[in-house]
Amino acid sequence: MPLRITDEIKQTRPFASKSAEAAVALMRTADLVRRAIGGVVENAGITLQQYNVLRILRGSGPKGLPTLEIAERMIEQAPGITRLIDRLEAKHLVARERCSTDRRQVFCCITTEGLGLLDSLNEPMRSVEASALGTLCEEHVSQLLGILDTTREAIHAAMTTSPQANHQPRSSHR
Amino acid sequence: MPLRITDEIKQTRPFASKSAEAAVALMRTADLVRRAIGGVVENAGITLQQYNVLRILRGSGPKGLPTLEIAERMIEQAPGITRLIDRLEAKHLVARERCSTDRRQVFCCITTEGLGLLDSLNEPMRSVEASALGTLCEEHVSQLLGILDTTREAIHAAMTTSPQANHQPRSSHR
DNA sequence: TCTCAATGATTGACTAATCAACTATTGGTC
DNA sequence: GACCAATAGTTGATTAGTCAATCATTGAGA
Repeated sequence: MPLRITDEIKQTRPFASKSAEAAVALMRTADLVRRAIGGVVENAGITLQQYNVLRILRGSGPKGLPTLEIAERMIEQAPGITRLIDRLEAKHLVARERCSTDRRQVFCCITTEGLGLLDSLNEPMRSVEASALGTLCEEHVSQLLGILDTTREAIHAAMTTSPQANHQPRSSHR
Repeated sequence: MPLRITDEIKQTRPFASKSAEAAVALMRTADLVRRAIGGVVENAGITLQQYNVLRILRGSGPKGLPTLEIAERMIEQAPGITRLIDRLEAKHLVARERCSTDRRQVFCCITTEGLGLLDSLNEPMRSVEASALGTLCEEHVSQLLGILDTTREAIHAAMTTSPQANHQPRSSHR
């Protein structure tokens, strides 16, 4: 018997709207998935974001990708991409090289050591993903993917029409 | 035409499994929702987590709640609950009082100022939630909630059976 | 060719998250 | 009543996230 989100966070008053309830459920579920997966990769001494970078670089050619191109492909926005990659470089999991044709760009690529680390995580990752989302039937997974696609679409649309609510003048609180 | 997650992160190889794809889509979508909502509350000078605490305290009685009870109800796990509430107290949005019957506990409750701040956020929150998730039809929202419930259930189950993969001895990398 | 805005990336300063270690208090149990 | 594990919360040390400011390089125009 699945717990509804209202019970789970012991909420006393009902949600103002279904949208609000969905937003909360979405963030709470994602946090759980994030932590489950994060627990796996941290056993290898890297964070989830670092793992994400390594995966991106494995999927790109041997030349690698320029720094900001990696940032764009991240699952979670990462303004601190430079230092994130600094840490990966310090662990010898990625290598950086300034591009010769456009010296502004820095190409990053995954090292053999980095590829080995990813390999060692293949099986535990498969396992945790299966236990978290593998219980859903094929049809539910498809529904979920479709709904999430639509949601991201809506957010993108909202962000481009109203030039985002972020970064307005701060109130007195800080 | 909604973008599939594979296109969005410009992934070159297909996902290993539907579960993996769903996990990525879930985290990416949640990050977007999180940032959209976060942008709204930050205009009031508080973070999303701080907003969450205020909402929890508004929903509890005038006596408030003990510190760790708040932590349990958070949407996202928050080990730094003490300092999170420190900041809210510094802004005079919550008040703390040590419990007289069990002096280990510290009850936190929202101040009038805190309630006022929440009120001022009601309308912008409603608006951002509506633009992000309000485009989904009633039926899709119900499906989403159901699927997310099942997913959280599965993660809880997995965490209690295998005593979580977290906190194992670190590898050589750091 | 000289300027100058645009692009790509990095750094600084600050804030927040994380985990382990610690203190204070309580409720048993001998 | 003394001991002792369990509970509630805090603190220290470290790491990571955030935003603005900065630097180097490029490409387009005057």
